Amino acid sequence: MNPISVLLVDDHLVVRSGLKALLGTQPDITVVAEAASGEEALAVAQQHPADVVMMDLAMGQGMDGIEAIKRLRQASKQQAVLVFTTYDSDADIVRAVDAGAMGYVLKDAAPEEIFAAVRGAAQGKSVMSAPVASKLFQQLRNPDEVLTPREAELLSLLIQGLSNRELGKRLFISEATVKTHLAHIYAKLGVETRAAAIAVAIRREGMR
Amino acid sequence: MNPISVLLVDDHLVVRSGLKALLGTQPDITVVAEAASGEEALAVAQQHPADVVMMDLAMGQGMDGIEAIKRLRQASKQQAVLVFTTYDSDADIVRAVDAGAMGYVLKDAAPEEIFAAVRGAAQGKSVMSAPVASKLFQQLRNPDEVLTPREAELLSLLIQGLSNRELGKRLFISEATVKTHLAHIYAKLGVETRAAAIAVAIRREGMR
DNA sequence: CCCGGTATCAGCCAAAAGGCGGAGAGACCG
DNA sequence: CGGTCTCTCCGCCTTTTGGCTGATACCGGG
Repeated sequence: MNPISVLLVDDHLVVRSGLKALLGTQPDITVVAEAASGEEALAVAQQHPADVVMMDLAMGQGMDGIEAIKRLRQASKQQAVLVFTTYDSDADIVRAVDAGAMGYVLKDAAPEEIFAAVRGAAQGKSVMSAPVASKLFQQLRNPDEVLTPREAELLSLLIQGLSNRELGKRLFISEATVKTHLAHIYAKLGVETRAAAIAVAIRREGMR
Repeated sequence: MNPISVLLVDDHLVVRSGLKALLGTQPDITVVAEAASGEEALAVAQQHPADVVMMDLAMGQGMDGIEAIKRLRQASKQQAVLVFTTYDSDADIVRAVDAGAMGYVLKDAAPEEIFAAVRGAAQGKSVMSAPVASKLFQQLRNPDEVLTPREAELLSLLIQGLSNRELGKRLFISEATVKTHLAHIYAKLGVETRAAAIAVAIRREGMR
């Protein structure tokens, strides 16, 4: 069988060369190309179609990882996209998965786990680091804690530091409605105050 | 002259091997040891004293980078500590510098910049990535916007989502005093509400 | 066709937060 | 020594937030 070809996408040169060195130790895996940004990834993917694209979600500037995944999937060379990132934020996981990612591996994973993920992705299997899987699982098990679209929208403004009045104006709803949504959000996040909600949201959703 | 010996401290294996590969291209630089945590770094530094310690600030669990720097400096084998991290958060820079770091380099820096930083640190020179230096510079220019130690302490609890009452209990001060500190913090951060303060603080200070 | 989920709004009341002005004690510095 | 900074605390008043209860309307599935 031909070795699995991999395209690395990460804005840090150190991470790319580290990953290349690591994957290089496996005879059945070959890094065929690299890209430092979402835009570059799309271009490079044209020239060097790979079996697996390993992508960091947090790219310094320009297109973010999620957007890049969507575009890659649209261009659909049926290559599998494997998210390789530092954080296991709830929101990122969900967004990545529904952007079409085949797997989600954290940067602090053991080498064997990384290899397994690449091989799995190449075979069309879905692979997740344990902490990632458990987060996803928890969301499925506990739909009561999943925000509705409207609530999520409000939350994303809330964590900018807006007041109830400002939130109302932005969303074209009354302050009363804002309060209702907030009460629901607090309940779902397990907090009592907006301050705590912001703290939790930013940390847990990676909303920055 | 003997090559410069380097000790790498980072909880991500990928980053360590990438950095090792990168530094390996320079004849005058040799990586002599690695560590995956602050605790390990201290132990390893005993066995393999290096000229320069390259340290990530954000270590998964256990001792954080700042703490590790302090301890290393106390043990003082006069080795230079170079911070090598992803974020250029205001607070981290200040804390690292006064914990005794010789330099501060961002992970997305160009290879030449990284090499220069290592060489500079080995010679006892202070080295900073441009964005880092400019942040520090701005703080010196604008002392009105720098939080006092007490304010910073309060802020670090604030962004956990605590109420004024809770803040008071934690810091053994009255609620009145808490409000006074908060008012000063708001002024310095340029916000009017605690929600906005939390939002700004978490984003700008990287306080997570 | 009724029910559950979502989104919208209201009013009332208590608690929390914020603005304002003032003030004393200790530390540090020129 | 005098000025500045920092940390501490008070009271008073206004605004904001949060808790509670209840209500209307739309939509989609069983």
